Amino acid sequence: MENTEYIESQNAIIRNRIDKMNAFKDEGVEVYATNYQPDARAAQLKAEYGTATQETFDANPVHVKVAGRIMAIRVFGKGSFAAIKDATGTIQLFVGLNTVGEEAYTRYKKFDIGDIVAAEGTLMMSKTNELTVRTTTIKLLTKSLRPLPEKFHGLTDTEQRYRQRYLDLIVNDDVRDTFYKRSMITQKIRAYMTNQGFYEVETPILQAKAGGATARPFVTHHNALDMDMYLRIAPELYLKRLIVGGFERVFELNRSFRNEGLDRRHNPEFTMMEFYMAYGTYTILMEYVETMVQTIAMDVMGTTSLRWNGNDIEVGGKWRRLRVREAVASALGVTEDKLSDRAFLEEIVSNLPEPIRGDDLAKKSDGHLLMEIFDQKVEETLIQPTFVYEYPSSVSPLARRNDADPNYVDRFEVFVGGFELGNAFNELNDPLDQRQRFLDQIKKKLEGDDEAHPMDDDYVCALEFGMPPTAGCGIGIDRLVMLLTDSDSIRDVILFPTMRPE
RNA sequence: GGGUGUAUAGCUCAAUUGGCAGAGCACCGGACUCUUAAUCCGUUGGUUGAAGGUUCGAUUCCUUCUACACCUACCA
Repeated sequence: MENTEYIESQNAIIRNRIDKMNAFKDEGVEVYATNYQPDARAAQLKAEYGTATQETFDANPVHVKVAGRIMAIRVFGKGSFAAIKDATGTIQLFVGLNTVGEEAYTRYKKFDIGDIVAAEGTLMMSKTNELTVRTTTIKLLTKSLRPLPEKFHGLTDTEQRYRQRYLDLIVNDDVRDTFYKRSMITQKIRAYMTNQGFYEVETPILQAKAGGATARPFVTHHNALDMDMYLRIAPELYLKRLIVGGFERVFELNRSFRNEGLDRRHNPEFTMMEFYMAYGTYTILMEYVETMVQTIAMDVMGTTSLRWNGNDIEVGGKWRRLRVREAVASALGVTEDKLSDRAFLEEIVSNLPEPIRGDDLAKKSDGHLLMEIFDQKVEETLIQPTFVYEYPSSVSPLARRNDADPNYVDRFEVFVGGFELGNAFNELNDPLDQRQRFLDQIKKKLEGDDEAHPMDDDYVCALEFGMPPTAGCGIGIDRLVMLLTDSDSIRDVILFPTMRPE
């Protein structure tokens, strides 16, 4: 569609703004200006002068240059107030016929809400005691052609907020705040990890085999090589290759992709932080995770006492440690030795809200049944941060068995707010054991399990050279941000969540 | 995948039993130099998500489709 046709297809408000813009152009007014540097920001001015008095400004005039988007205009004939918003917040302008002159004032009255302007002037206190820039020059920097959402109700349509996130960010301060916090959180994670001697690395997203987790991958195609490739489902196997290579401590703040359903807790692409520590153990990693979350909470929120989804959550202090069997026995109100009774487990599982019955039930291992009860009875009750440990080995194929009791693995998962935040274990570094587990997966694949892990000969080869005893951990960054920003949907902490095209 | 709900002006929402599609804000014009959802006066703005059906007549009832939200399932 040609531009003229496009413009005609727009509604009256937009056409009117385009007409205004063209009139400005005809007068020689720049509508997309460049090279303007403000010397002040709204929040900084309010922090510094918010409680000053007019007398101090009279005695010592403060000249400022500000820039931002016009969010409101209130005209009183020959004088006018406008609110402009920059990255830090909102500051009020007073634009008067007497302060900017007749020509500029006439032009200013044609500015629209949404336009980006530069204003210079001196600070003053309004009669209602609001810090205000008494504007002496005001200049259009960028013309806005589309009206912003209505000022009182704002933009509430969830779909439009996600699709047009820029609009969401313009009008919803709390959304902007959430993503500022997300940025701080990832920054603090980097700082924390590098301070602990971890190297930040980047491993392939395009992989010939998608390994390191059990999930369906996205498939894509490389033209020159004429081969299908996968988007990674986890960086795990590459990070452990680096441990073999001698890195000893590595982490990757990684985007991973899983070709699965979308819901409040799952987006097809999501951010994890995986880290691996040679000579570490899962108990050492508990301390790391605990301290890291506490440090970030203090740095970003200024407190370890959080409010999330209607719950008060205290992430300070030493987190609760809970064995799986202990948690399940307590939830069922029985002693732990009952959990070794297969018939008892089957009875409980077949009466769960989402029961397993018949052949499926018979096929599951004791460990699977135990975890099924845990998932349905315990997980959502773990509101305060809790390390759950002593997992059955049958549900943990990548974890190293416990030396004292090979039925269990040296693994923990950490829960907060009723959802899983992270998963960690001592890594399996026995190459032949690993190879056998891959072989078992291939059998599952042949039986139709499209999530079964593929054989990775090169990874086995790496382990054959010898991987030092290592513990590894994955933290769900999106979920951590949800926790710290009191968001109950993953889409509220991902700037551009996956959407079907319009 | 299953269930429930929603879709009307730029935005937020109404519309009685099926009977002329409306309000507030925004926009446009006018008044106003201390407002902050400014106020006051006057206008403008619609393919009612798409297609089909019933009917003299459909925003309303029926069918199909599309998108989104919530719940649920799958899935770490």
